[in-house]
Amino acid sequence: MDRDRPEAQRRLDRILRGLDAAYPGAGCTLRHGSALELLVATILSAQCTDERVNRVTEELFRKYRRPEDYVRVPAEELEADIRSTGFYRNKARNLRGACRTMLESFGGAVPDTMEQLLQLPGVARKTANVVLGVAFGKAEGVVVDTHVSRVARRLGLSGAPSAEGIERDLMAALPRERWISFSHQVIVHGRELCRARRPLCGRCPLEPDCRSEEKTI
DNA sequence: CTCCCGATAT
DNA sequence: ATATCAGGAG
Repeated sequence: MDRDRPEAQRRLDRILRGLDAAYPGAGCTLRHGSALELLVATILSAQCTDERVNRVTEELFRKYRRPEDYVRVPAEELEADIRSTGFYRNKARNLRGACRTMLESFGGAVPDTMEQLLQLPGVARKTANVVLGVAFGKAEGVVVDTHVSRVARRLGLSGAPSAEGIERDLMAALPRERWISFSHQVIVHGRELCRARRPLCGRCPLEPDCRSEEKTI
């Protein structure tokens, strides 16, 4: 029983090699030109495709350039500007609250530490990990979204029920320098092949190392 | 645990 | 009709 530890380690190594081979250079697909834009896009991306977020932010970022712009307009106006991303009341309130906190506590800048990012309303570990990893090049954790949760479970990399538990398992299993790239690769993989509904296991390069009970042809 | 919520695919 | 989409707060 501690003879299958090396086997699990080799299985993980093959998964990481497979991800590198299949998704070299996978990165953030949320369009952004600054840390503020990335933070906004990531908050908007909750239960919404990144494709739609990018469509909305194309106009949004022309109108809202600084934290002041989100606070200045009436709440209803920002809600209308992001409506098609869903959850638009919560998202508008969070965007305005996050911008207000940045103005009041962080000099109007997007903070670059986990502790400060978590003080922003609408920001928990998933969003903070995206901003830290992509905008600031800091790997404080593993981004665990709906895709990473599903793929990690199917691959047998974590059986934890919560995103926090999955993140702990992945942080323990993966070398730190892989934390960021792993998330981006798995998100693309989950979107294109290891889909929620009808996974394309027949085309999956990781299939030999997958422990999923819900495989399809 | 529930609620928030529009858009799209099946 | 129903499931799902780069979640987070109460």
